[in-house]
Amino acid sequence: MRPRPTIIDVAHAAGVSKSTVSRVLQGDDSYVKQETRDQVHRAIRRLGFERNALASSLRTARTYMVMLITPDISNPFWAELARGFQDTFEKQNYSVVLGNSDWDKHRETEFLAKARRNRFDGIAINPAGVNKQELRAIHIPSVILGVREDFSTFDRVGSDTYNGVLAALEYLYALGHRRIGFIRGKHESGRGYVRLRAYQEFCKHRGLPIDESLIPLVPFDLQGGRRAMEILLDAPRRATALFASNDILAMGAMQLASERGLRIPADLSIVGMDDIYPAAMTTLPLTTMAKPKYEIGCQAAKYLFERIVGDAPPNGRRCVLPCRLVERQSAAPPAL
Amino acid sequence: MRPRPTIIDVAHAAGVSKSTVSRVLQGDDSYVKQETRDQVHRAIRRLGFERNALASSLRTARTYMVMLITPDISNPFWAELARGFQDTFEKQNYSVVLGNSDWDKHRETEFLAKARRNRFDGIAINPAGVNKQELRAIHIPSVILGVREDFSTFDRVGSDTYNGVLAALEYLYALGHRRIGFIRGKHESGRGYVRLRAYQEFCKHRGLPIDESLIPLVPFDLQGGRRAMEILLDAPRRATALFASNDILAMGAMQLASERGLRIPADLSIVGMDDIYPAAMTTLPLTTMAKPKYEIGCQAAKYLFERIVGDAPPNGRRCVLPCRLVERQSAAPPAL
DNA sequence: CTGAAAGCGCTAACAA
DNA sequence: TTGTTAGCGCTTTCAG
Repeated sequence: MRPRPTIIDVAHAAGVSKSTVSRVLQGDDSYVKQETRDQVHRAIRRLGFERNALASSLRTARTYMVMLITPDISNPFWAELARGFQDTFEKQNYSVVLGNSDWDKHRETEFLAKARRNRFDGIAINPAGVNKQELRAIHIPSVILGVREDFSTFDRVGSDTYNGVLAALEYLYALGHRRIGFIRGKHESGRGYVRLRAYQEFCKHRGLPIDESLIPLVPFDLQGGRRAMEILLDAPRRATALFASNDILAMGAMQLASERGLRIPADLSIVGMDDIYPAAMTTLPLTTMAKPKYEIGCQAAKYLFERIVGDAPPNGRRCVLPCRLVERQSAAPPAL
Repeated sequence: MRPRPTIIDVAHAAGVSKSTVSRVLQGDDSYVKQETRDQVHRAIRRLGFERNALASSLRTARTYMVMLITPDISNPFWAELARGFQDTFEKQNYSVVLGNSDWDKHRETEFLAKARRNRFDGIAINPAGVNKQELRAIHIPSVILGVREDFSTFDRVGSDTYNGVLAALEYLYALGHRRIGFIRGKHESGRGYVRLRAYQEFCKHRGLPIDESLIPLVPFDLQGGRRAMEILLDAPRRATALFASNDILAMGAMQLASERGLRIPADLSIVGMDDIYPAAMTTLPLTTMAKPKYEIGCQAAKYLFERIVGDAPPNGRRCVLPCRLVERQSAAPPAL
């Protein structure tokens, strides 16, 4: 394999200077005579020249690379968001490097350092441990995945969880349910408890009592969902419907409920949240409040891109995308 | 934000030449007096110097970046494989750029071109459209995801699908099933039909007749699974058990079966393949022949890394990881 | 053990 | 419209 041709080889072959080659490489408006341009293009083709992005980046300080830091790409929620992000940046000819933080600040920090060393043009991150100052200190245009109030000076894009939960609850209410359980996810701690607040607001608004035995707090996983369902089943007065803070919890609950012989939705309605990939594949497809994962990825990419090219306002922007109810089959009116 | 300090700034601050700084930057054995080394380190810390990976790469022709091209990261199968791949390369301080080919040759080719332009050190790919020659022509160390005989000169890592299918079928047989359906996925076309071959071999070996009405051919998606189940239900003599070419097909089949009132596994046993993320979350957890997705990613990364550092044999290696039966609850002995 | 000097391949003033 | 000339920040001989 002979050494790859450089811009100089092309210049020679085309009988021009390397600046001229560089100019046509940059395409568009660069003032180069049509004839010269064609000559250069021919030479490029003939030699099979490919511009060395490294050299170019070193000179221009633009790498056309961005880093996307999420907790875990093997989690379908993040995978879908990542897909939206990538698809959008791909159109601008950017490459995206993925980092899985595993909710670990140390790992996250490593990725940020890497982004700096490699002079990435931008960063999209769902902050696990770093704070606003630390991210600021990276000095790379960034966008926050999720509406985190503690990152208010950054562009942020997330979904309207609060109203999503409210709407899910109202949906159940409209179906006729008056005793509605709520599975809380433990991981939510620290930041907000938006879902719980929405639940409380809903109960208050509808004049429903808040029964502690109906709002189990469990880890955000399948086991958590199962455990929550056990608790709910033991409640002195059982709920007729149930909202789970995410689909995984909902699926766990569904599993246990049907093992215990409950029929869904006849005996118990269940509504999840997120609409992750598996939600449509349960034996009884799950009704859920979908989060616009892919769209969040797209919007985050747009914000970040604008910031990179300097086409964004100085202040952090905030984009809250609406959730959307996906009616499948796990929710129905209560039995009489 | 002042300009970032360069190796020269460090050199000045430490009172040495930039060559020396470069030497200590490269760590290890480089012959630099301990005292000088410390001096440099102090200067580095003091100035907050971070080596510019671009400049370094331009000079050394090593980027510490690899590209991973899979059909779709939002598909849990690939997401898990990607995770294994990333985790492994991360330990070597590499970054991985993801490309989603969407089974499209054009997109795939674009990613390969990008890998060349950016002088990536390696490529891992599940080839959608490119062939051996085309990939060869990229001249970047590569590893093939999947045991593709048409890429025999490359390192390849995949799973033992043939024996996996056989084992799944034998499992059903051992449970007592003698009439076993088989859902074929249409996408498999072109390359091999390994699964079908395994089915045929199994039937032959066990002296079971091959009943065309029991081996529907459908698209590789949820709808396909449902459709297949419809066909199976219409069969003159129904199967008591069913192997689906992948979990999605199995889940679709399960959905339709239970809508039709069949009880699983009492009336029908179902075994899937892959063990993707959602398989454990169906209302009745799916028994499935797991493919070592994460491990494939890890092994592919290892092969690729060895190839990159020149620590691999000249000929393409081939690693076929075994599948593993995950017994959950969708399969049981047939009703009498 | 350390420094000087020559690039890696490209871009961007500045001239022409 | 094109060429000349300096670098971008780092690594790597080659001397010393």
